[in-house]
Amino acid sequence: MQFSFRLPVATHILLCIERFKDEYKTTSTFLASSVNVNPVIIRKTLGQLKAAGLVDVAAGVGGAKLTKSPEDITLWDVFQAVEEDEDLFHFQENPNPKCPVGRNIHGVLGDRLEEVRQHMLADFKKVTIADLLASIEAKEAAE
Amino acid sequence: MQFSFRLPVATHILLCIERFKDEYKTTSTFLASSVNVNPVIIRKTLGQLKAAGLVDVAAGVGGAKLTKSPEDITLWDVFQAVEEDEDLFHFQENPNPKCPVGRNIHGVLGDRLEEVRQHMLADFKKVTIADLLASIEAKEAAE
DNA sequence: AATCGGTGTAATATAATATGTTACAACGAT
DNA sequence: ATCGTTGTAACATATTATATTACACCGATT
Repeated sequence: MQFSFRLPVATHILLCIERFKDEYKTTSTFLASSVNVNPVIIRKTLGQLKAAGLVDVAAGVGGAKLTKSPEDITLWDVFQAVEEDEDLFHFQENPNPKCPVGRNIHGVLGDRLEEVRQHMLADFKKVTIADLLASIEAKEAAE
Repeated sequence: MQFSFRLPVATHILLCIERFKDEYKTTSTFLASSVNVNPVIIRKTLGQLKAAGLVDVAAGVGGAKLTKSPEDITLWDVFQAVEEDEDLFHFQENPNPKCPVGRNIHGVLGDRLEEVRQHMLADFKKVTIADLLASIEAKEAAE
């Protein structure tokens, strides 16, 4: 069981926009060729990033730009942009209310799992697009 | 995007086995009626818990028992028993190797996400079946 | 040794979700 | 007007999770 690849794809997009901002027009087709997915997937993801205020997309002429500096965009921003803000785990919706475990598990276990989720979100806040780009450029330099 | 409800279901099963060990024979049908899923789902999950060494299931006569005390079973044990030990997120398998972002993102972002996952697993280790049962019994007492 | 409730597991069905693809209207610069 | 591009709908496909039926096998009990 895994999360979809929307977070990795969205992160990839942001990294490419920043990395290539002075060299190329970062259109959905350009980005699609780096990520290796269909351009429509890029456009949908870009739409989510735009709705979250992380990028501007130029209608007509094409191309996307970050609206903030890469130090100010974290994986938390990206995750919130592309994933639903919901529980980490599904719960069985109708456990037996006549059973003390059945009628209380959602409250009891749900609380613990929500804490885990909040820790995960806090971890996401620690990683910025600038961090990732620096790591990538370090690898590039080492090639 | 969410995890399946295997962790909640497996946890529910363990809690019921412990909570009702002196009152009922905890068969798959009994457990199924508390969780409200098909008994076959219970048997499959019980099989995973058995393979992980958390429960004994009596073939023939029926019923399940914990192999350890509830203080010594954590959500980490349960999670490992019922979920694959894999990355938290999918990565696009074939990003463009000619793009510096494409050929390095898996390494760079994957490392960060693996740290997040390890934190999540560490959080799971902090919660025991005994903790959860105590919370449930506290709620029962307050009813 | 026959019965009975139960487990383990295969086979199949159904539903939900993610992703891929085609198509096309609308946009804005030239 | 044209051109490359975006936004989005519609549909196809793949994967995964869950539900359900069926049945061989098990082990205690009689």
